[in-house]
Amino acid sequence: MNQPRVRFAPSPTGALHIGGVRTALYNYLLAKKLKGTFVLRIEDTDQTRYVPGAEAYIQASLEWCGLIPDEGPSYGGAFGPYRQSERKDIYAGYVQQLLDKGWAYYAFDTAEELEAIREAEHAKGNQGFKYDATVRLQLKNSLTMSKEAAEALIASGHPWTVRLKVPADEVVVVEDLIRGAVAFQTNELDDKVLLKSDGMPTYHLANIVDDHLMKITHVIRGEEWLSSTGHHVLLYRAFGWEETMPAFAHLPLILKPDGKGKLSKRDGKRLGIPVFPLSWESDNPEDAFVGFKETGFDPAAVINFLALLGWNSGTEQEIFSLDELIDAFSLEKIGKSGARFDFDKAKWFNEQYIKGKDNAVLAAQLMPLAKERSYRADLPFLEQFCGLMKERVTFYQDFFEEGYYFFEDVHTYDLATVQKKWKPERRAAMDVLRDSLTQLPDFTHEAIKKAVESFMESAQLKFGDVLPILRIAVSGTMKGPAIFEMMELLGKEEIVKRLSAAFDVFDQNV
RNA sequence: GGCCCGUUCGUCUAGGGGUUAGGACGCAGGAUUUUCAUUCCUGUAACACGGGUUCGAUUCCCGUACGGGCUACCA
Repeated sequence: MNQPRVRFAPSPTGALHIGGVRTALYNYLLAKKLKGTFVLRIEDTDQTRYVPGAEAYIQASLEWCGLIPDEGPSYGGAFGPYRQSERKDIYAGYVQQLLDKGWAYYAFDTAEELEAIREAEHAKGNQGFKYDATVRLQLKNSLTMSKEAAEALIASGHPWTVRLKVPADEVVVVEDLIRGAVAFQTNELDDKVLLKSDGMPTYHLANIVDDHLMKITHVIRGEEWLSSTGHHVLLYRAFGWEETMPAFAHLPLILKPDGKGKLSKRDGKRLGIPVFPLSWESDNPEDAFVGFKETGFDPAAVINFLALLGWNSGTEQEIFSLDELIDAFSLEKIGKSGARFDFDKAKWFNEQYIKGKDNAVLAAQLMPLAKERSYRADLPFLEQFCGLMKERVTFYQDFFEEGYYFFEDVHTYDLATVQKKWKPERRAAMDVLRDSLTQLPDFTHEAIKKAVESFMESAQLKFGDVLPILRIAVSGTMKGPAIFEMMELLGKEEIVKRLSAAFDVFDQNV
């Protein structure tokens, strides 16, 4: 009867931060674990902070990660609309309920007036002015004036808000699934604005109403919400919905890789690491940044990394597919303290995922990148190329950045090694080797190896004399896959061409 | 300032009244690979501090310190 329903409710005020992705992930995992529903709800009640494109970005990010909502603005569902800005009328009715029950009141103090009071109080040494039970009877609201006066003020067009009337001298206890019981003294809680003067609800009101209407059973959100959960419980009580109130779980935050505080967009720029799933374009270069995707991450690796940042299965398993995560997931295993963002670990996960992939799968994935660079877009070729490269790359881009010589001429030779290994007096012998390769009927790595070995014997040379030369002639560098296999993949014609060209270069540089 | 949350290797963490405090990343060394990388092995390194409770605390309690969050007509 109690169908689990879980929601991810971001605000479209910019790109979805990696911490937001993790919140979405945990929501998704719990929903799937409980065979429930994963809802995406867009909390766009602040018109001043709305950023065009942010909602699309959020959706694209979730989809890239494989966290597909079951319900949401563009996924349909029986509990819509899923954008709060489209639910304005719904909230109005609930605000009226609260007003009628005496749980809320009209407040006529403007934001400017309150700001002035705050400043004055601050000057007097009171750093924490709150609009609460101790001061509400001294302020301009429907509690301090007659019903007629209040109505007249509203009719006159004076701006007004609706505030929650927090009861005095009570204790509200939140049972957090991660932290246990957390108690709040109502005397510490302020009379939160529920309905703003522009007619939009605040987060607090919209959130409670929507979670109730959408039959949400579990609220999993960042720790920054823990302090307002006392208000939220009060709101459930005010509406008479305490029986069906969702369970709460407040997630620890993701912290900066260095220094203090939570991870921010700035850290990505400062440290040259991605902190968002996808790139974000902006006219202002200060606001633009590259994402995990564009850095060359596999989404499964990002998900795996994020899942283990603050959660663990209790086993020693580190690599988890999304399905395995669903299977192993439980809220109780989520840690309580903030987790530092560790980019080295993220890279390690990506390496594991790339290495673990089938060459054919990898080749298909790399195809678009190859085309982008106008590289040879030949699936069987790419497949073998992946087999040779996948154990030495971190990002998808590395395949082409480090293995460019599989697609174009060598542009840089490791001359330091050339100077050590290239003996001009052996040029004639090396030409003989090159020509002997031309004669090979099957240009396989076994045949090449055999040919090189017999050459070394007749020329009285050792591997150390010949292999580095071949390697640099073919790829320009001492790093890379097995030399004979590289030669086989590149083909006889190309190899002979490269050897001739390289030997000339070597002669000139010794 | 007030309220709330937290604190095990550099980092992510397991554990839990008596353990050689385990794993992973990173780092260092070695083996294999006549390159690089992979793989494998080894090493490095932690219970914030002070009081209790207890035969015994890293584990339970209380303080302190430190870190984090909130303290808006932002979410």
